[in-house]
Amino acid sequence: MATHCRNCPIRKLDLFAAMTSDEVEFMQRFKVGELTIDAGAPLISEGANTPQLFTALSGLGLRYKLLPNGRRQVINFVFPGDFLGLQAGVMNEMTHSVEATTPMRLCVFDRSELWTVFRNHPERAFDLTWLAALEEQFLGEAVTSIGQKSALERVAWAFSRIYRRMCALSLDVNGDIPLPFRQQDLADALGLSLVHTNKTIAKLRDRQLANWSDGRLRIPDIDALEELGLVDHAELPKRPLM
Amino acid sequence: MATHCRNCPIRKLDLFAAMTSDEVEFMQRFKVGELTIDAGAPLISEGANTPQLFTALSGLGLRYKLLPNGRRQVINFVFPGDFLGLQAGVMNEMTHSVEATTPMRLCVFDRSELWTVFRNHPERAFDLTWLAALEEQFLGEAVTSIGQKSALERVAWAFSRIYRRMCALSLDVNGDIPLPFRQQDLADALGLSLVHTNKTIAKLRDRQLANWSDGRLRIPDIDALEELGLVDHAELPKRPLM
DNA sequence: CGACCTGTTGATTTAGATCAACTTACGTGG
DNA sequence: CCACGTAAGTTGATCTAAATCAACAGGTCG
Repeated sequence: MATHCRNCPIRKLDLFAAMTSDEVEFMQRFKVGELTIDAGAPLISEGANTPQLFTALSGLGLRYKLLPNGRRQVINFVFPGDFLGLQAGVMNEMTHSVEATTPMRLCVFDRSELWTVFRNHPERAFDLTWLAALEEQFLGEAVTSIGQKSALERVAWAFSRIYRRMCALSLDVNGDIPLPFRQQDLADALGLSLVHTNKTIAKLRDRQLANWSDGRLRIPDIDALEELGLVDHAELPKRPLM
Repeated sequence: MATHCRNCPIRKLDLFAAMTSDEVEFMQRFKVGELTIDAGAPLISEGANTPQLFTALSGLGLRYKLLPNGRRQVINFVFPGDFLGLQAGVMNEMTHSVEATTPMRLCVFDRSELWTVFRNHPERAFDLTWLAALEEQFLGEAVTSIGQKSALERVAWAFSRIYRRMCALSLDVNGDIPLPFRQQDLADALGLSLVHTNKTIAKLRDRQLANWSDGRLRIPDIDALEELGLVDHAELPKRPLM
C-alpha cells in the first residue's frame, strides 16, 4: 500500500524545501507507486531506456559506470531525496547504472508524465532543473577532487560530503552516521586502489579526524576534516523534493 | 548591432535541433544583446551571482575551478552552442569560473526572464533541462576518465570528444581542427602534470593517432583513437540551442 | 635586446598501484 | 555442529606511472 504524498516520510526534513499542499497533490497525481528493492539489487542499468523515474525515500545506493576494461567508476552515492532517471526522462538513455547498497524504498513516477509537469506545473519543472544543476555542481566538485587532490584530501572530502548529507537527513545518531558501503565502493568513487584507500582511511583514524568502522562513520571535528579535504564551504541549500 | 535570432549564425548547423519560427521569435524576446570579449578575458567568476546568461556563438573558452592550494581543475572546454550560467540562473551562485581562450562572441540573456521561459514556453524549459542533463552526462564521463583511465587513454578520450564536437560545428578544415588551448589547459582538465601531458601527446603523435601542434589537431583515424580512449560510442545527439 | 610564454626533453623522486598473505565474520551444506 | 568457501578488511613488500625538478629552445612583444 503506497504512502500518499501527503504523508511522505521525508518531506518535512530540514534538508528539503517546503512544498505547498497544492504541489503535494500535484506530485501525488504524478506518482504511480512505490518500489522496495533488496540490498545489492540493480535499479537502473546503463544504456537502458527505463519508463520510470524515482525518488529515493530510504536506504542507500550508488551510481556507477563500467569500462570495457572491467574497471568501475562510482559516480556518486544515492541518498534519500535523490531523484533518479532524469537522463532517461529527457534524453531517453541512461549513461550510468544505479544499484541499491542497502534495502531501498523508492517513490515511482511515470516518465511519460514528465512532459505534463513542464506543461502544467512550471514551478516543479524549475525544481527539476534546479536538481539537475545541483548534480552538475556536485560532479564539477568531484572532478576537481579526483583530478587535483591527494588521496588523503579526497577521502576527507568524500567523508565530509557524506556526513553533511546524512546529518541533514537526520540520519545521524549521537554524532555518528551509518555508512554501509564497502571500502571498494569508496575507492571506485575516488579513483584510488582498494589497498591505498584502506591505508588512507587508517591514517584519518590515527589522526582522529574520522573513524569509519563496522559500517559507521564517526567524525569528531567536521571543520578540521573539511579543511583537510579542501571542501568549498558552500552550505548545502534546501533542495526541492520531487 | 546585435544579430536577430532569425539570422543566428549557428542555428542551422548539423549539431543543433531544428527550431520552429515561433521558438526563434520567443528567444529573440528573451535576448538582451551580444557580447564580444577578448582572448584571455574572464566571463563569469566562481561565487558570483551574475545577472546574465549566455550562449556561446563563436570562439572557445574554458570553465575551471581553483583550489585553495593554487591548483586548477578545468571542468570542460566551452564551444559554440554551449549555454553558460544556468547554475546562477537557478541556484544564484556559480561554482566555477568561465574565461575566453580565443576572442568570443556570445548571445546575452537576462536572467530574471528565466522564469518566464518556464511559465510561457515549456518546450524551451524542457530544452534547458535537457542541456543540464547533457552536462551531467558529460561530467559523469569526465569523472570516469579521470578516475579510471591511464594518461594515454585520457588524452585520447579528450581529443576524441573535442574533435567530434568541432566537426559537428563544421569547424574542421580538411580533416583537422583548430585547437588553440595550451597544453597546460589540457593537463588541468585531465588531472595530469604539464610535463607528462606533453610526453603523452608526443606518444600519440609517434603512434600517428593524433597530431596536436601549432594550435591545430589532426586525427588520421578517429575510430582507432576512440578505441584507445575507451570512448562510449554514443553518437552525439542534436542538441537544443538556447 | 631582454623578458616572458609555451613547448620539449632528460634525470630523479614519489604517491599510489600492484602483489601477496593473513584475519575475521558469515553462510551453506554435509 | 563443524568444515569449507567466500566476502570484507588489514598489513607489509615491491613496482611503476606519473610528478617533480631542471634546463633549454623558439616565438613574440615591449
